[in-house]
Amino acid sequence: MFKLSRMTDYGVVLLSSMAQRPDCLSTAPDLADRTMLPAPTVAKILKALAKGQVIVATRGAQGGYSLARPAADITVAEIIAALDGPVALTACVDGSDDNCSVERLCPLAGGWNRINLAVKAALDDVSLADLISECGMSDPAFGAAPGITLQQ
Amino acid sequence: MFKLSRMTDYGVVLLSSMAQRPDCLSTAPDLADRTMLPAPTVAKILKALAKGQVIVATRGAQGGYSLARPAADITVAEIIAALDGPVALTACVDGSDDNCSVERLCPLAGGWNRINLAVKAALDDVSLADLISECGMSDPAFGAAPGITLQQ
DNA sequence: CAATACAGTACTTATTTAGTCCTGTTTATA
DNA sequence: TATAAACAGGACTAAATAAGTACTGTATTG
Ligand code: SF4
Ligand code: SF4
Repeated sequence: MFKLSRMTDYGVVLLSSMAQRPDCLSTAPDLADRTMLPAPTVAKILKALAKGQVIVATRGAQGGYSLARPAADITVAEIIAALDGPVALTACVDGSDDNCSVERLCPLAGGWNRINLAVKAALDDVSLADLISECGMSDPAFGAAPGITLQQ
Repeated sequence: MFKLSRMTDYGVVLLSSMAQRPDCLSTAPDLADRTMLPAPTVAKILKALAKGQVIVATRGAQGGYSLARPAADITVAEIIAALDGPVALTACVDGSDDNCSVERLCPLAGGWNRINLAVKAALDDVSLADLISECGMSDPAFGAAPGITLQQ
């Protein structure tokens, strides 16, 4: 159905929550509480985001995660790449991990490149900050206290 | 991994094959032969494309399918919509079939709309004819005889 | 009326994704 | 320096989705 994986969706929710506290670290259990998402899943997503250098981790007691850059410099394409792998609509476009088994025979091989690039460009054009500002989340009411995000 | 479903990919391959014979009908078994794809799957895809009005069916003996419009007037977005449902990156964008369970609580609800529209626009901008011409398939060597498409 | 070909739907299997768990490493602080 | 907090990494299980198959029904040609 051509949709984002739930991981990516959750990832953005988590990042948005982190963006509300730009100056302090957020721990995985903390974020799970704030967003009402299951803790193990949150931990998994954060690890992937850290690996993709979207966020940076501070280890040890009093550690946690923080955004690697200001929200305006984090693109949606990066987030998707960190959580879902590279954008590759078909197996035969440049940058895809896997190979289509009939690529050598298929007359269309390579034809998807242009579309893939267009989609990637669209995703590259939107930052985390854009996403947040477009839905009223930058409203000062949000983020005032832990738990306000996804709870009522 | 943010990719097209195999159905959609196959669908485009089938449509390309049909586009090579604009003036005659192609039957499902015939297309299966030409593309080397499994016959039942081909039949399923063609039914979906017909339902989505990308191709038109002629029933009865000597029947078959043909493109509903010239290849230049069929967009990739239409093909995806016919085979995979509407483009809806998340459950909360306009036009999505399903509803996110936390939509009423999620601060990001609706924030994806802009991205979704951008992706849709990118897909709307490319026609079947573009796709074909970009990979050398319009080369007269292709389509000369049945079976040349995906066979060697 | 017999053969061909699409329409629709239900079902099974395969693949992918999501979710869980466990073990190891790093670091602040008492 | 011992302890607890917190991340890293990977293995495993369960759930959801997609793919593939099969069958019954309807329309059309000759
Ligand atoms: S080579 Fe052909 S069948 Fe394979 S992914 Fe590309 S377009 Fe699809
Ligand atoms: S409402 Fe929030 S969690 Fe649900 S699909 Fe939209 S962005 Fe994702």
